Amino acid sequence: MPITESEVTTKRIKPRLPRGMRDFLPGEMLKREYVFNIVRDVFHLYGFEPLQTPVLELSETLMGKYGDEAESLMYGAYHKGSKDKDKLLLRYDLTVPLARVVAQHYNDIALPFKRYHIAPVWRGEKPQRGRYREFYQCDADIVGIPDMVADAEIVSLVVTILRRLNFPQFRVKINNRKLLTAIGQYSGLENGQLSDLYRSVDKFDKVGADGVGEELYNRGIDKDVIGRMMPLLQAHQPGLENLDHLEASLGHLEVAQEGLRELRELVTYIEAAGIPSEYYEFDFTMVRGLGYYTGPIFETVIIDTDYGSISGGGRYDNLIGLFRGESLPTTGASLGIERIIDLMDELDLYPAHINNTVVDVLVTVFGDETRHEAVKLTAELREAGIKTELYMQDRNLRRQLTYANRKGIPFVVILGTDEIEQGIVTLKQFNNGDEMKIARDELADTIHARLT
RNA sequence: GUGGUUGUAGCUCAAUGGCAGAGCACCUGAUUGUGGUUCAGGCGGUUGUGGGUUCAAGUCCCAUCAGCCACCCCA
Repeated sequence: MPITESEVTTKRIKPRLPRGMRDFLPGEMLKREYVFNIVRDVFHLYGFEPLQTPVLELSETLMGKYGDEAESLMYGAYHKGSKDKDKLLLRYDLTVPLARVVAQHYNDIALPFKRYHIAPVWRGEKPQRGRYREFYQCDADIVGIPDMVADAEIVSLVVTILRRLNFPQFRVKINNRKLLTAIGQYSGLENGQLSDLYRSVDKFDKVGADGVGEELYNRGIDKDVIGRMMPLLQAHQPGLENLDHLEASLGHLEVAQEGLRELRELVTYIEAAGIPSEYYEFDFTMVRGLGYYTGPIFETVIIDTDYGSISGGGRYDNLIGLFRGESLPTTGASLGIERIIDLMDELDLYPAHINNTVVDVLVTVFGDETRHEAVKLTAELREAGIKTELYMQDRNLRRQLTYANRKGIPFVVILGTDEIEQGIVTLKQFNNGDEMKIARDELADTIHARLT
């Protein structure tokens, strides 16, 4: 059905977006892709391979994995003719789909299964700065390896990515759910209160020790219990000494032994991988909100900002079992890619060549006499691998230069009747105003040389 | 989800209940073969949306939508 002129003038639709969702215009996309490309390169460098799954999952796949609160934030989906409107959900993260995939395609994947996944997820939360209803997650996980060498790969991976993105000062905080369990046991915490412990301790950075103590008390935990665990949670000796400090109190507990052994082992591999010790530390107040972690957990913060964490992860040995009927050890990390992208701007970490444009050269056109030659020259430059835009209106040189300048295109090739007669072109470079007349067959090489 | 706050030109923001404005950006010209600087001129608005009060509403009231901040939670 064609759209009529009268509809255009009478039925104008106000262009709007759903709450918490965004368009990314080209200038912004180029920055996002810069980040995604570095992240992807490092994933490949570490031997992780891409996985893609549908944005929709069956409700049964997602329900019961995240808790009631999360489920109320999920977006449902159905097609207009459907009778069953509750069957499909937009994915809430990339981890549960991974678990589903591993269980479903178990015979088609080789263990260890190392996959990365960069894709949008949806959560119906109230939007705020750095927090959206549609946002990208960026996960890398290793399925099938119980050994700490896998966890060390994950930590090393995160550090390498952040270093390549030029983040100056960050630190991966490392803890172990087993140690938190042990601290709870040692202090006399009842079993059912462990999740209260996680939730309160997570706010250590924000409300401090007193605030956490108060909150634990409000959650119905005994003052004596709180008194016993606070000094252990706050242990802050350098490096491995921190573990010795915990062992003195918790050494008699089996779960503590295991947690300590894991972290000591983890550190030996991180060291062997050559990760400088300034990039990681033990922090027993870092717990992560998610319930499914079973072993070492990680979280990365930028030092001296209150920007929150920019990556998180850990070992979750039982999640895949929900789809498989048998546990499969898994560890991984998720990059807070939206926060990273925001921070890149704030800390001015984008290299200068991330411009508003991908175009290297604009080829000018002056009416019918030069157009065919310009099209031909454009094709030659593209053939030589130079990102070339052909000017497509008949406007004077001034306009064409203004256009190139505004878009940040670094070079303009001027091809007028004079140049065509002489078999040359005029190459103009914007950053220094250089202008030179050169032979056509030298143009591509000259541009290549000046681009680097 | 709870509480607070804001919404005026593309952007940043002015306007005691009384003519809707400025800077930047954009367009045109000075300059139809030379951008960025400069100068002159110009375009641009249902004041988020819908109701209400009033002689009169950008301004006051109600609702609604959206943004921001804090909490909850999280990336």
